[in-house]
Amino acid sequence: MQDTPMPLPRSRIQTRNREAILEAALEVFSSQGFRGATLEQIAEAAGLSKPNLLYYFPSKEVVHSTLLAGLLDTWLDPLREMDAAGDPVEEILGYVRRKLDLSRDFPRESRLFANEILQGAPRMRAVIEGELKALVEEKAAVLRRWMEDGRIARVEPVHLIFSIWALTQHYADFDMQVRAVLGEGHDPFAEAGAFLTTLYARLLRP
Amino acid sequence: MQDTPMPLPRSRIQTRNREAILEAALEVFSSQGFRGATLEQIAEAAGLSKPNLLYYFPSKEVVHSTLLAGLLDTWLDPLREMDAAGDPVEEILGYVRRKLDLSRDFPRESRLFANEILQGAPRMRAVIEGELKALVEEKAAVLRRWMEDGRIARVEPVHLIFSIWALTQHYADFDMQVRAVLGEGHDPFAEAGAFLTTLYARLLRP
DNA sequence: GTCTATACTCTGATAGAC
DNA sequence: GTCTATCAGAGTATAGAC
Repeated sequence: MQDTPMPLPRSRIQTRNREAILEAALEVFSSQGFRGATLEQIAEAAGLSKPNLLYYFPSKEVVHSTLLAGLLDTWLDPLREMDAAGDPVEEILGYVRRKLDLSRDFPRESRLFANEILQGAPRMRAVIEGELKALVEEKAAVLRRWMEDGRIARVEPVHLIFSIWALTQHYADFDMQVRAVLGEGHDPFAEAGAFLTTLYARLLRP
Repeated sequence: MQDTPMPLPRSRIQTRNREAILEAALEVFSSQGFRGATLEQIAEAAGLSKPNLLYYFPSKEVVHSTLLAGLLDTWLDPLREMDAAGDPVEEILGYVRRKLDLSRDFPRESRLFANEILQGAPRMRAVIEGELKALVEEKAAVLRRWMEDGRIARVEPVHLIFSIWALTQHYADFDMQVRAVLGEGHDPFAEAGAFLTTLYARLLRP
């Protein structure tokens, strides 16, 4: 149960404009970073004037925080779904698949997150040391039990989770490089799906 | 053989100051991104005044380019060393090890590079589509031959290289997150070394 | 709710004394 | 070579008319 504050009642036009601003801000922040982005760019992309943008959000900082606030849950949900009662290899491969789908469908969110961590997570430190760490420890315990029961091969569980993050997010965050190296006529995410399935199947085979 | 231009003759003090500036700039650009960094911060960290910094470099842009220019070779050297005549698994594990050592010893360079790619590589597009792509294709051919000869397991060679980049650079670029999740009393790079050795040994076993 | 005009700050870069 | 002073432009944010 989250204790998010009750959203204030808003008119149709307010809802629409706030959403346009957040959509535009995601585009700009994820590709330019916080300081690289300007209110001008965001307002332009949202189809508003700069002062009008600031009518909906009190500051640039608040626009950015609003985006980040929604991010972590989306990012962790695929891991939450990994079920201790399921088949180990299937559960892990399912997690890899869901995480890769996130990279494919929400690359801007992935880059927004990457920008934040790269810079030392000035605005997310607390949630990373709290919520994220707690979830990883919970799921690492599940993985460890599967290993002790001989249902998957033994590897360091936390680094196994890191590896899934690294490999799936790479295809969103370094998309430009991936496409440049592959050249035309490739579907990076389809190929990544096949590669990662093979990789984790071989790694985890007891 | 590189055709780098002959460096201009410089006094001792010029050499020292230029190096101090580049060192300071690496620190600041890698943690704040290009637009996030200010000449003020860089000058301060280098122990110079802002105009004095601009006596050594004509602009912020040139300081940044100078850093990037030296980067790609360092980054690609470990892959260049992978020898078609060596033992396949040993060669690949050696590459993983060298790349992980780079992440450990030059995390700021890794983050500078990550910042650049994240933002669509506005200043490195050419070298990525040229030099980097060419080297990857050359080494992918080596990997493919090893697979055809049955000396390592069959996987998509380019994605195998991507996986090594993703997994090793993750420990530099997401260092903050890695340490936050692991908590005290861990040596992330030592643990990563063990994990990655296991991972690639199992993946590649014919 | 939205716009024009503008205040104010920060920052990259230059001028010119020493 | 280095410093103080300063400019010009960009960028965040506010005032106030409509």
